[in-house]
Amino acid sequence: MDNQDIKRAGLKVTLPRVKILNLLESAEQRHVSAEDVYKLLLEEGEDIGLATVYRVLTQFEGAGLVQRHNFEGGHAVFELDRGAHHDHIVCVQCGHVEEFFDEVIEKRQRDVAKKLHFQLEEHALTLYGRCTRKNCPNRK
Amino acid sequence: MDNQDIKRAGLKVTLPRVKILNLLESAEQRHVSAEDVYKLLLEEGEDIGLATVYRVLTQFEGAGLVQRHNFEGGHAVFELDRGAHHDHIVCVQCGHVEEFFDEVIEKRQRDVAKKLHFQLEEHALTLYGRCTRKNCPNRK
DNA sequence: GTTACCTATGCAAAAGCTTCTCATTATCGC
DNA sequence: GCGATAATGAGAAGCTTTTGCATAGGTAAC
Repeated sequence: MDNQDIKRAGLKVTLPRVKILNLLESAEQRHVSAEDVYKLLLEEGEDIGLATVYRVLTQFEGAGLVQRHNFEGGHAVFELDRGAHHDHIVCVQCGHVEEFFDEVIEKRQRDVAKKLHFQLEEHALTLYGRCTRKNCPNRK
Repeated sequence: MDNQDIKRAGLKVTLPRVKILNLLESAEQRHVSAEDVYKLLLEEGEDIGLATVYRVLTQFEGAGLVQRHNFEGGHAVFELDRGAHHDHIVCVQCGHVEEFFDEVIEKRQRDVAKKLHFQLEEHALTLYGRCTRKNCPNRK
């Protein structure tokens, strides 16, 4: 995923867009909010406005470069679209996100849509629970 | 579902709460936003503030009387909790919502959570597609 | 039925996230 | 390089939702 992808999307290859794309590729957390992106850029010394971050992320979404997810909590998170569809499980304590893919669930979803006479376009499946990672605040 | 449910939740039986509960029981659409509730109350001649609607819906949610869903579109919708768990499929054209339940999907979700070492608490599954109802704007 | 207490309400203001406006700046084909 | 056009940054504005506070209302005990 590089500058050619930006160009292919019909967008000019500008510094903000390159920086944001790089950041999404190398970020420690694959799922970041617009605010996260903005702050990370600031830490790198890049002076990119929050409005631009939102604009670019939305454009990237339209171009299929990133995906937007509306987890609980009022703000959207973005992740690079690496081509492999997956759903999410989020820890309600520490916010940690894991990805998963289950073909059985996928198939049943298609069946349900068919039975109810809907042309399925997309779906949002997010599980919420408590993770057992060492650094989860829930851990005893 | 009646005033006793309000009392059982530790809430006083006030006119706004009774009206809102009644409205949720009899509303044509089972899935309504806070704004919807507010407007419907206005149509009935009830002068109940929007802030109260939000407060009451949040309290009802806490009491297990209603469920809140964050569909795409930036605002939450509420529905009376009738006890039977289900997920949703939403028409991206007309906003029509259908409910469904699939035990296979439910089970696979539990399996996924287990495999990833999460204690599953809840899940949000929403399918988006185009419905084929007579009055859907998509219909030719 | 009154009284007294404490909660609930309404309004307006504020908050949080996201989008828009517009003057300025940067990109890219020629 | 130049010029046309698109992109940016800063702040204002928009939306949904929450909060603060004075007033009104429900409840439980007389």
